[in-house]
Amino acid sequence: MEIKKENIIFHIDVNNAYLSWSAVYNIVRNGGLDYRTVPAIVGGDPKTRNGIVLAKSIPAKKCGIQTGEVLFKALQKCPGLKIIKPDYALYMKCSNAMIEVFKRYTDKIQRYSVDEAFLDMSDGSMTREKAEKKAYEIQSVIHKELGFTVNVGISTNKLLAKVASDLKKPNQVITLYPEEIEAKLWPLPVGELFMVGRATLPKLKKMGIMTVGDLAKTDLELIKYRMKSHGVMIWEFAHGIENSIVRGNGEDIVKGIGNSTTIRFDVTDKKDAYMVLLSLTEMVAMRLRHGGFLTGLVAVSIKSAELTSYSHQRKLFGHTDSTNELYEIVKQLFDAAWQGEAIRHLGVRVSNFIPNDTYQYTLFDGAALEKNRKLDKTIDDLRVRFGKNIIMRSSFLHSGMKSITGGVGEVKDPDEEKYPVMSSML
DNA sequence: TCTGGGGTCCTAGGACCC
DNA sequence: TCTGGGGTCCTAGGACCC
Repeated sequence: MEIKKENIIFHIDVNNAYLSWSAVYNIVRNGGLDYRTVPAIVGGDPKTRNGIVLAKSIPAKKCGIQTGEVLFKALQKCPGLKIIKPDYALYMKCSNAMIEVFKRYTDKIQRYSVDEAFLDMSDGSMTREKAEKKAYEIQSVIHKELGFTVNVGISTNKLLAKVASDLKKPNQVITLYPEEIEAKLWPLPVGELFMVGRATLPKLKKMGIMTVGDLAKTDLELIKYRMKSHGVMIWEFAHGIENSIVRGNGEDIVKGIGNSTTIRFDVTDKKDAYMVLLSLTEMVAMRLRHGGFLTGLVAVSIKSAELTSYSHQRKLFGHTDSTNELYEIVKQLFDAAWQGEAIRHLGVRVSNFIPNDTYQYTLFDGAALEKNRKLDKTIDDLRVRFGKNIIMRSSFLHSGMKSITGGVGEVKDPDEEKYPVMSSML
């Protein structure tokens, strides 16, 4: 008789990622303070209007500081607060180092975000007992080698593993197997369920649904009627039903690429808006080429000084990865969309990709196309070798604006320090 | 509570075709 | 010419995640 093996899935997430990583770096690199032990936050720069709390230490939390709060308010609550600038390059390195550790245990790893990953630990002979031992081992290896703590949630699917890892913090290994759902999942406030957010919560409350258990016991047809497919999904989640696979390397396809920025000042002049859009387009186009894609859809988004947002998008007749072509379209979209009010924030986003090996350029033809391609390639190569600021368009000279804007570009920043590989620390 | 930046997916409504 | 209905594509915006 055949015995059906159950899947064993881990969800691993870094405790207080940004703050922990900055703290470990400060200890190892500067022999400095452990920010985790004092009231400290990771936050932006109020002067450039990016001043919000991204992460907080436990002592900072005790002062009543909340993630997402403006810095100025956080300082009022805790005058001695240590404010640390976010260092995304460092965070990416720490994240990569963690993934390298995971690879010693399985090759089925899905990176869910910079500080979270799913591991499929099923290997035909994996048992719950063995899995738990592995979880503790991974946790201790990461702490010894990289200096920070993680939570490990264990279950038979990704949803339950993710919920499990969130049940208690920090530095925990927690199981949430199907037979534990009633005891561990159902008592939770329904707002803590994955995919129940700001808009869904009030709808559920109106129906008298307060806990995950309440949702689970509600008639599916009623939920479906009121909340469509999203309702069905969260109802299934409340029962622990979820069966997506852990998508490994290469199986996680990029659907879109975008960059956006809050501008240091309110933009009222079209020329200034164009310059910001160009610097965003430079980054988006570079990432697009880096990924080997051509885009078929371009979107521009605008957030006014009064915080109302809107966007304008257009499907292209063909596909492109050319900075110049994209910029022309971006300008047109902006012109069509902009209502003339003061602008706080601008974004450029591309999607509907095809691989660039198919070579279906149709917007420009012949010589112009080849010229554009060569230019883009030359600039990309220079930026990869010498950093993203090695070359800029003349229009940015003395403009006080960045010639290329946005993150997630895999290109060096020349101002960036060289970070040591994090190993054998603490 | 109105503050960042990077994503994915879903839905409503209009345009257009048969 | 008007009315009906079904289907698909496209855009705008909402909702959710980290």
